[in-house]
Amino acid sequence: MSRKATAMADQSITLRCVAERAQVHTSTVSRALDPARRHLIADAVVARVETLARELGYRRNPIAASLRTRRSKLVGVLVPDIANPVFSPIISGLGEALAAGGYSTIVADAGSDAKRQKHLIDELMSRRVDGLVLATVRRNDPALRHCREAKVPVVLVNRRDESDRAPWVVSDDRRGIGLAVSHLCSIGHIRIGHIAGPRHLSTGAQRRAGFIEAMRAYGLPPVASDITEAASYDREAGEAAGNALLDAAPDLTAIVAANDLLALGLLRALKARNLSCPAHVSVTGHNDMPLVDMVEPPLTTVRIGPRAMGLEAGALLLALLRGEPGADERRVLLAPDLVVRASTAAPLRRKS
Amino acid sequence: MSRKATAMADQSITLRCVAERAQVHTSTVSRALDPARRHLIADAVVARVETLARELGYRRNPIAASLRTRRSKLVGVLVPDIANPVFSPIISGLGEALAAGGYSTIVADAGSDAKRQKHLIDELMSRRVDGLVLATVRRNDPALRHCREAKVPVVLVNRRDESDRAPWVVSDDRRGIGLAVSHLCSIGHIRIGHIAGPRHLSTGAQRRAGFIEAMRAYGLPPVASDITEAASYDREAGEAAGNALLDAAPDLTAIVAANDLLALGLLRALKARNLSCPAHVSVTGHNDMPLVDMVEPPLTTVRIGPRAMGLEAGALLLALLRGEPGADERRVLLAPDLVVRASTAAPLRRKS
DNA sequence: CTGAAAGCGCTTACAG
DNA sequence: CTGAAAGCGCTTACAG
Repeated sequence: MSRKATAMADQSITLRCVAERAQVHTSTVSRALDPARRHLIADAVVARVETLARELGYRRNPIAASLRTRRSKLVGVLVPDIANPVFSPIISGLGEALAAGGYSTIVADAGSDAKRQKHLIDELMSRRVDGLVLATVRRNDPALRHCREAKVPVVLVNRRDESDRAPWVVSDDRRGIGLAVSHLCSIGHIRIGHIAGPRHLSTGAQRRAGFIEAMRAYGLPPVASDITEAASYDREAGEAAGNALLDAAPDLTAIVAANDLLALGLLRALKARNLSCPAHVSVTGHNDMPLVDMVEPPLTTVRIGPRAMGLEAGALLLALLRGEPGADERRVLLAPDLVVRASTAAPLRRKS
Repeated sequence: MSRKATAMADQSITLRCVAERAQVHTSTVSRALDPARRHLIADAVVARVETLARELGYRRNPIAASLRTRRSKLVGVLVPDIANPVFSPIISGLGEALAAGGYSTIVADAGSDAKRQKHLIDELMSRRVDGLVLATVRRNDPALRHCREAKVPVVLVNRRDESDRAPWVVSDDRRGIGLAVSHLCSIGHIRIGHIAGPRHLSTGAQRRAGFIEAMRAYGLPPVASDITEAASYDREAGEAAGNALLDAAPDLTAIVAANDLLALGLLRALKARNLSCPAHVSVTGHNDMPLVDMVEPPLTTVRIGPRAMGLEAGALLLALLRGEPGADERRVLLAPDLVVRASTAAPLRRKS
């Protein structure tokens, strides 16, 4: 009998069914089944209710609970491009961390259009998400004000905004680029350029700043023509920016790209000019995305921990949702590593 | 006044607020705001209600609606590995198609452990998802029976199960591998091997069958030692299987891998043996995942349309959810393309 | 320690 | 064409 009931795991078993069988009031069942309120109920009753609930295959209906408690146990996640391999491990880490707190995540692929982003945030809000994780923010993003006004807890991941209105978890972008510059200097480069990411994104701005900072520290302050900004983080933009940079500063022996896709585009630009990497120009990327160890030449790059970033951001949002004091002031900077591969080498000796 | 209200877009505006302002009953507002039931209401009333709703920034509470209608407008998606770039565009397509029907998706990263998969399916069911998309199924998967018993509409994507218990959308795996074999034969190969995917997955089994079928059609029936099965779809397994295959059949001039990651592992095995690709051994992959055009040598591979696959699967689930007749019998086979790059070339002339 | 009651915000037969 | 009422399945003050 009870076997059969268990096997069915019927969705239509309600609290009331359990209460009737247990000969107690539904409110008692509700308490007995809630770890946080279980202590209010006599042990014997808790035991009886639990057994019965298991036998009947009871599963509480989170929708009904949500309506009553006004909490959905749902978190919305906005990413600029779900197909970009950098975001998958972030999403995965986020999901894992939040699941530990009983939250499910709804991921929305937002693209880079501000209107669409706002629309999706509104959608998620009307779904009554309890919190939001944004991997989409620009340095000055109105969406953030929108969230704050609606009093929805938000954490930013990978990118942060300038006004620092919300907690974030990002990789230390300045330091990452600093590692690349140090490496290049240490093997003898003194003419190093930079393909910057879009300046409206914190990653673009921070990495550019990190580049300038590190170069200065080595006594090699870059001039304007040593830096070209890519229009977006993709190979095509990297190729275009690479061409522009190679034209503007033909004597560079090394180029630090703001991310791997830009570096890959640059590699293509070099090939088209019959310049070899690393013999003529050393190249570094950022992110260590999948497969950049197998391109030709294998890419020297800054490794970030996107999964750890997601886990950390999820934990931070959990703290925020629990109302932990100070959570709203937390800012997490993750330390990146440099992975040296074959796209960097000592510069060729000058002929003169 | 109304400006201000609009700007606030307050979450706590309920149907009742609108009804009171409009001087009608809540049920009337409910009808007026539902496109499907709007025709029951006088045009003037509809107009008044709509205006008021907009002014007040009313957004219906889907949780309350769900409780009443017993439909959550949520779809669960199970993928084996969210970080695998093949699945991102599938997820993206799925999300887009389902959003068009008013559904949000909850994506769960399930791994390949059957217990965890069942657990996650139960989780999603207790969230009362209206339907499920599985990208995880093995050829004989008990999870599927579980879903059917619970009467949750399911569609399979990318992989299908053997018993054909649920609608699916997959790439034509046999045909895809057939394209690779044809290409290799057309450029002169007659000793072709296969690194198969795991046989408990339809992709592994179908591609293997496609390989055997195509080889037979060319009068080159493979022997057992021409095929090695990889333990899983990753580079390490590809390298191991590649080594085994090269040992077992050293005279192969071309190898068809069941997916790109396996092909990449094989490339590594070749390099370790100082065999060059394509000079000594031509290699083909499957999926055309991002960046395989930039590895060395750029990979000839079978291109599938993972985004289209997701869109199609989403549309199919929508049809199922709408109860469209015949939807449950639909099976969609998408035609793949071959992308020829530099990892395949005519075989070297035999010395003898 | 337990119960009775109210109510979260909708939708939908049922009347009229 | 519109209203009044019931109810989806929970949780939580309020009593006792």
